[in-house]
Amino acid sequence: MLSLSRGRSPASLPAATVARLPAYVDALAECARGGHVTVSSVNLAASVGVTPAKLRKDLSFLGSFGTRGVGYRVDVLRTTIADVLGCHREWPVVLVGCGHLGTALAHFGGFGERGFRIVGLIDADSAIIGTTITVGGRHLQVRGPEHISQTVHQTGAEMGVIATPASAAQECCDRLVAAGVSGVLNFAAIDLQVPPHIGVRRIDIAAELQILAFHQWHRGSAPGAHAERSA
Amino acid sequence: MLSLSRGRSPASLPAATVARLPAYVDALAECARGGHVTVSSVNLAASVGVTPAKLRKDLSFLGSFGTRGVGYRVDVLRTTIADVLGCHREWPVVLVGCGHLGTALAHFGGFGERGFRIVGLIDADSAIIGTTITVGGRHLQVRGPEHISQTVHQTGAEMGVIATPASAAQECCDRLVAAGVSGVLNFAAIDLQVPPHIGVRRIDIAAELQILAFHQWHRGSAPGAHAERSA
DNA sequence: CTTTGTGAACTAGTTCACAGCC
DNA sequence: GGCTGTGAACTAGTTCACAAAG
Repeated sequence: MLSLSRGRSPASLPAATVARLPAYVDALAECARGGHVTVSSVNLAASVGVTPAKLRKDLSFLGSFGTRGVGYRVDVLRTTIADVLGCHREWPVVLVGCGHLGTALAHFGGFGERGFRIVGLIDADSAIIGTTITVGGRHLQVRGPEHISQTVHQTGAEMGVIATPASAAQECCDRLVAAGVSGVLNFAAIDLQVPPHIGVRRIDIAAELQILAFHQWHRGSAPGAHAERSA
Repeated sequence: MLSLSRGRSPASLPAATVARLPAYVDALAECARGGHVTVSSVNLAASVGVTPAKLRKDLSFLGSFGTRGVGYRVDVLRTTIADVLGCHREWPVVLVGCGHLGTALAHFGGFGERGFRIVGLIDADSAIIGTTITVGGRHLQVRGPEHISQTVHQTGAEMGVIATPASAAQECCDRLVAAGVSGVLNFAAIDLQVPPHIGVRRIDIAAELQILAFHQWHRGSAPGAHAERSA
């Protein structure tokens, strides 16, 4: 693979850097749409909301892709980062929990754009089981939690998204993991226990609002305690 | 306020600590539901997914609330942290974007439990404007973006949630800020530009999946590059 | 004994500032 | 001139380990 030949081992990237790579890919896609062939660290950083130095440091972990005095080639950089993130392959995903949030996620276009394909729908509510949701042009039928294992095996899914109530989340997670899933995105308000080598990330929507509320509540005396933003 | 009399100025809390406080409140609520009167840092930390030392350090920024040899009183600790976060008051919130995600957020119970009350619904789609969504027992009518200012003023909202497509997010954000909102939770895939002293937090759902995919993609050679989890 | 609270040591992340290259 | 790439300095965050308290 030519585009990676100059790159360093991607496994050794700092976690903070990895967390910013998706935003870089997005911004580069936007650049490409705007017809730009090259982009400087200052411009790219501005559209991501990050300092130029941080951006350059992040990219330096992947290798040397820029041209001094010019900037980065948009297409090269985008392909390189997308490669590192695994965007070139398809990621089948099982979605557990088809209430309001789960349904919203099923219809969410952002997954498909980045290689994630929802291939299975699970819910415990008998009123929902058996119904069909159209996701990305495919008609998927919602199945009960007892079919998690079967669904994972049939679809080859390696990742699961949990959008159930907190009370059901751990059990569903256990089933996903037992079936071989090794990455879980958790929207439930509970800390999931998983074996080592299983990746978990949690999105706690209400907590984010509370953090925002805290800063507002104490603003006036707060020094620099605001949310991260570019300098 | 007696419960804060022993506390340090909350404005000087480290950002990382603030980000964990909501999880502590949740875990303490769960403790209370379980009938526990006291809880040790080890137990509480385990249910949050954090190390005991980190938990104790976090709490030490708020003051001294534990009893050596015993632990923390669940009710005292919960009240104290909730106070610091501003949970004792109601936070009216305007929700901009009533597509799948916005609707899911409108129905999301987690907001109400923590003092956030959705008091206004905005969308640009003429097919949605005028329709009614029932949120927390109240019937709210969806209004067009040109009514953002009016809605904010009528409801006294200080916070906004943006769940629009990326293309509309900045404009809606500008309207919210112009109307006096000073905290924005952004689900759109774009970095919002705001004046200083306005708080913004972004939730990028697809990015979270990509981060998870990265670790999976490179697992085997990755050393300790997994998502944060307790020790 | 058990468990908190916290300085000190350590680790991760960010910013600076400039050499090197175009 | 402009811009990248990167060591060095700095800042924030975490963990350690133990004295103090019940």
